[in-house]
Amino acid sequence: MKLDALGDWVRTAYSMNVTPEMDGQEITLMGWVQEIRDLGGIRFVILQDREGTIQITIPKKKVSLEVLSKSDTLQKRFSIGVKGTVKKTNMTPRGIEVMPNEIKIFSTATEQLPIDITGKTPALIEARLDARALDLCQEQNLAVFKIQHHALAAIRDFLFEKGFLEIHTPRIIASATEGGAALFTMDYFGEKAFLAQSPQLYKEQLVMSLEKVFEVGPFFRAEASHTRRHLSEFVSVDIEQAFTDAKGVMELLEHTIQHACKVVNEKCSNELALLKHKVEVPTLPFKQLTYDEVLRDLKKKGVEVPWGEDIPTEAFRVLGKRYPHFYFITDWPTHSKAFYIKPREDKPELCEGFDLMWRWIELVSGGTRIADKALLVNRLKEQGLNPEAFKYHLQAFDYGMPPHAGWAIGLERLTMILTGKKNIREVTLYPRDRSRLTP
RNA sequence: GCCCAGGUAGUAUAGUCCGGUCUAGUAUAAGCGGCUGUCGCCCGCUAGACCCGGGUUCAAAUCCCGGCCUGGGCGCCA
Repeated sequence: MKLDALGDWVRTAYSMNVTPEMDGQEITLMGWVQEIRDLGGIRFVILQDREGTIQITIPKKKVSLEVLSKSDTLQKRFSIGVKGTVKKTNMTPRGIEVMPNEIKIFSTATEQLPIDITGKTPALIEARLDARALDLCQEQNLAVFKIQHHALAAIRDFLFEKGFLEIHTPRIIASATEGGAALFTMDYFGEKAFLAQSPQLYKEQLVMSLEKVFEVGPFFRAEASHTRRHLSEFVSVDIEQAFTDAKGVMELLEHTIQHACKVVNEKCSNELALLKHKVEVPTLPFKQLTYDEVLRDLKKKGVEVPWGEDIPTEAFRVLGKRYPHFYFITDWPTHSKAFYIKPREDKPELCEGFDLMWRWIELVSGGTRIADKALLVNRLKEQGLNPEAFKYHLQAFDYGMPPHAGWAIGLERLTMILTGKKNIREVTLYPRDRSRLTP
């Protein structure tokens, strides 16, 4: 098929911008054929663009031969441009249709698409991810990523407003940062290197100079997790702040989350309606439970967790039913948290680390960090880590490390909460997990 | 890494327990034809599938074994 060049055509409106008041105006639309309904003497082509859909109406005896023959060849997913006249009508749900004067076909598509994009026979997640570029054209998916965009924009705006500077730390690192999680290894000009699991150590070092920093970026965990809430590559929204403690950054966090919910509610009402999901703007302050209180709560529900143990998922599910919104868990046993989390001065077996939960899902973790070098070295040893491997990080503590604290939000998990999606892969453009490296 | 479930047209499913009119059903998508107000359009026709390998049996989509792949759960965590 001979394709048309874009030429001097410029889009004058997105589908959603067209209103009945524009009756009689000529507009230029760009997009894709979503659906064709041919009734014989009249043909309806649904044009889709990023913002929505609009009906192109083709009464076969009234349009030019050129428009008719172009529209004869159209198929689903063809990329097209339409110059046409807006017509006010009571025969479409939106009260408008477009009578085409000229149609350009920019590109074609295969006859049989790998997934159903009309939603009549929804494909399973595997087939959808295999054809992700096409899958993302579906309105539901557009809605998910618009919500993610607005949530992240709201968080950025909020942090800028609070005086945070946006930073970029290395993804390629020389040694394991936190011990715990497995890292991906890579070859770095013949040396062994790792993909960063978090910006933790770098953002801590930066509070010595930039004081209040945040970073949004991908991090990597080589854990062979196989759940609906884990990825090998995920986006973390990290902050670190000098001259404050857990209490300070918890307050910042709850305001950040509240702001994001509020903005999403305001800006994404159409998207939320499409997803049949409601976002409640949470009231402040968030509920705070100590680790000990959580254990007591669980015991009442018949779930025994020995003191000092991590809380298993099953127990979190029980807890999530009792607290079906956002809540903090504080005062964790020191040994259960990373080496850089500060132990409480009055009770060193507990620490100033916290998690922010949404129902049963861990959304954020954070805490007061250790600013004292000797204590940090001790904690490294207690966790079975070699201080020598951290010498470049530890040297920062010789030059005036201020008291500081921070947290990290899992952006995909936040998006799950804001969209009601139950699988983290749905809210990730191109998810990476134990068994998926493509597309 | 461990545990469970499952692989049937492009997609989603029925059939599998209890082997045999299964020549594998349905929906949707696709192709062709018809229809001037559809909006999950409608109607007719056409084409399209039992994950791979081995075994049991007169006979395997169905039972057994191995493999591969997928989904879910646990652990780990954002």
